[in-house]
Amino acid sequence: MKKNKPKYNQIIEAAVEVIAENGYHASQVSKIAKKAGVADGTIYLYFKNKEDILVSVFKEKMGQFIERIAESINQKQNADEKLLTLIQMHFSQLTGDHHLAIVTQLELRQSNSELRLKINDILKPYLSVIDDIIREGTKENVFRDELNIPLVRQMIFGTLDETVTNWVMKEQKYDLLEMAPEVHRLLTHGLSDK
Amino acid sequence: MKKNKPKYNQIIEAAVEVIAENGYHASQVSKIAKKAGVADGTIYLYFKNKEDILVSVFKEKMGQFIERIAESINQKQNADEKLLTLIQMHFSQLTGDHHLAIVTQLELRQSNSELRLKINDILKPYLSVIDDIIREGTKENVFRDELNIPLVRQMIFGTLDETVTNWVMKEQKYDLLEMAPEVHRLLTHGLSDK
Amino acid sequence: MKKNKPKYNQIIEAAVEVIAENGYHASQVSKIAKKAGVADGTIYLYFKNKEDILVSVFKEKMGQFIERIAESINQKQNADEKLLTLIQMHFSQLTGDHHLAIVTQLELRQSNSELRLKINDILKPYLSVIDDIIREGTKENVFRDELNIPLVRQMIFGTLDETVTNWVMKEQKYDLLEMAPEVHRLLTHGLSDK
Amino acid sequence: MKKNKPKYNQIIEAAVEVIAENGYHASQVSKIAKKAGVADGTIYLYFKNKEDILVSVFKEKMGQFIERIAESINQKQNADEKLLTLIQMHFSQLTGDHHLAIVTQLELRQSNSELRLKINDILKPYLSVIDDIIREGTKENVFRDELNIPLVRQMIFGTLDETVTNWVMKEQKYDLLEMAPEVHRLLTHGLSDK
DNA sequence: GATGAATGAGATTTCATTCAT
DNA sequence: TATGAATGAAATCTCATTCAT
Repeated sequence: MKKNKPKYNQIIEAAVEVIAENGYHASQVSKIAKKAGVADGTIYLYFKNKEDILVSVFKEKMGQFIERIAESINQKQNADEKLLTLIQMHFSQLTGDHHLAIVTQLELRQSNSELRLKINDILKPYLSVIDDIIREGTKENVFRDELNIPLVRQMIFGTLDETVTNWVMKEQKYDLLEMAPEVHRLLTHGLSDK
Repeated sequence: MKKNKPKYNQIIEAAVEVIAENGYHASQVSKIAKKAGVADGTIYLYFKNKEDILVSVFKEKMGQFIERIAESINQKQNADEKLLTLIQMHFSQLTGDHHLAIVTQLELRQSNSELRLKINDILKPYLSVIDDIIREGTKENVFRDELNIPLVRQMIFGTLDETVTNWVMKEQKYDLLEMAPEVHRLLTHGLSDK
Repeated sequence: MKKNKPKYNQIIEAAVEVIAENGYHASQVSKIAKKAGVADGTIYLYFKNKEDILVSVFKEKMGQFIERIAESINQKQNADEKLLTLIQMHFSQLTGDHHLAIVTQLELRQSNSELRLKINDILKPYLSVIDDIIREGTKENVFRDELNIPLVRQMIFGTLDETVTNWVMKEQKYDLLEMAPEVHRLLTHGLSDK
Repeated sequence: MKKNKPKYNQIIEAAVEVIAENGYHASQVSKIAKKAGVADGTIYLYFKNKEDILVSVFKEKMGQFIERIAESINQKQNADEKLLTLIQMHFSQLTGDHHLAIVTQLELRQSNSELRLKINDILKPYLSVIDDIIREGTKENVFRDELNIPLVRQMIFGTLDETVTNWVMKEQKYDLLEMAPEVHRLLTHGLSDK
């Protein structure tokens, strides 16, 4: 977060609101400017172009998102607890910010492939956090040895992402957070009865 | 697939190619018409509007996709084999049609919410197939009893979808199909070393 | 009216209906063909192009319109009675055919200048009838001597036309025909109290 | 006329010229913009859509038209002189602005019913001016007592309108203004010799 | 730094007309 | 004669971005 740039933050916050309320494609620069209380032209003093606003929104919000998750995880002692914490934090943060949930799960996906590549880059630190947990779990002999880390990470992230998206599309009508333990058990023990 | 409507199918096939090659937003109706070898106006004899082309593309292709998966599954005896077959068929079909893989994993997601709702409807039969497998596995005592079916379905679909998307974004440089057994094992047994 | 060309007349009648019901600009050739019960292409066996349909509609309908007025007038003995008759016939014929009234007063005026020139040509016989009455009235010393015939004709036609148009735009809610004597008196004696 | 909106007026004037020169249907927004010396998009900063340009043209021009007639009439002492003045002003203003004459008599009539309703609304003040003269003439015992005001108004307006339209269609080859006294005499005394 | 008026490229869709059958 | 599937030209309006003030 650029500090002491009040306009910068005003615009970021305005963008999240405008996108959540109007949808990605109906979020004109002029609408964001109006909501932020600045002139259209002012946007271009702080952002290179429209895409840069969107990337920055994601960067700022994801930055906080990941930072908080990382903090929480550091206080946990083993991989299993860390994984549960990650799931809980992932769910709780999106539960706590409805606008952000809509923007990340639905609206920002409507961007073109080029923009999505940039968004993927921003996600990388989060994916690293997941990878670290997997590696740690393996070292602790809590998780299996021969795990294919990228694949496991895709299962974890894919499951969380799909779960949140379904919850957003169902208009957030149920409690996402209380599903965390079950998701955790599914990821660690799978479907099998054994 | 509507039979004996050669123009209809020409346009569907052209749309997949054009979208895969140019991206969703650069896929003008005139480009699709040209690739299909028909006049722009002809498109509108077969489709209500541009969105209708896209929905139809997804409907036709997903229809085949799901049908083939369902057929393969029916030949398997138990839930575990069925799940593996579903994963293999999911991966092999997208491996076999690069254009379709790009369109479903990347391009069609750029559509607006209204169109995505229609796309979700089309996906429902696939999700039902997954649900059936879960229920069957539970009945056979291969899967656990207390499984939350929607959640398990979200894990399975989310994992497959994320895995395929990563593969497409890595430009399909590795063999997706050979990952099926590992994905299957992850889904059934989880990360745990037990 | 071309005789023994049933399709020709079907198309003319369909055109009047379609235009009255949908308005000039929403009257596509395909709609007229459908209402007439023929294929689109068949239209072009009987009419050169769309404009030709419209000109023909006006020609056929106006032909009858003028013919009937001329017949009625011939049975009258003097210019004053003839003028009254013309007014009555003008009003009664349009009162008796709502579709035609809408088409001539509102819809056909939306045509471009070129088409309106052709429509004006078709109106000429009607204007001649008016001119004849004026000349006869002058000869009979019922009307003034020094009358500028084109100007008088414009007053008569302009008054009738404006009166009918107002009636159509008021959705034909009052009795147009009963206004004929008053219109006649206004045209012959003017506003003056003398 | 909105003051201090130079672009607004430029566009209005350009629209009159373009419509007069090219006809209603061949008057693309881009042509009007070019003639006005602005970009296409600028049109939409001042007008809601194309129809709004046309309504505004008529509103601005008719506003002036009626205002000038009303001013001139106010300086006259009796209904008879007022009627003559109205006719003279009607003719002289259209004589003085050939483009406007073409636009009001020919081109604007090609608009669809919805637009014509708006145009009719704009005409209402003019029709009120006529009504006032009729009422005043009746009060002064210059005009007859029992006059049906709407009908008389339709005669007056219909006569003027038809006269001007004929003059425009004859390419304005004769002097319209010098016909005013004769039109006035026809309207007040009619055809009758008496 | 801040403004906001002006720019202008770009795409969907309609519908009169044709022509092979 | 009759059909109707196919054609393809053509125009409104939006909105990201600029730049003079």
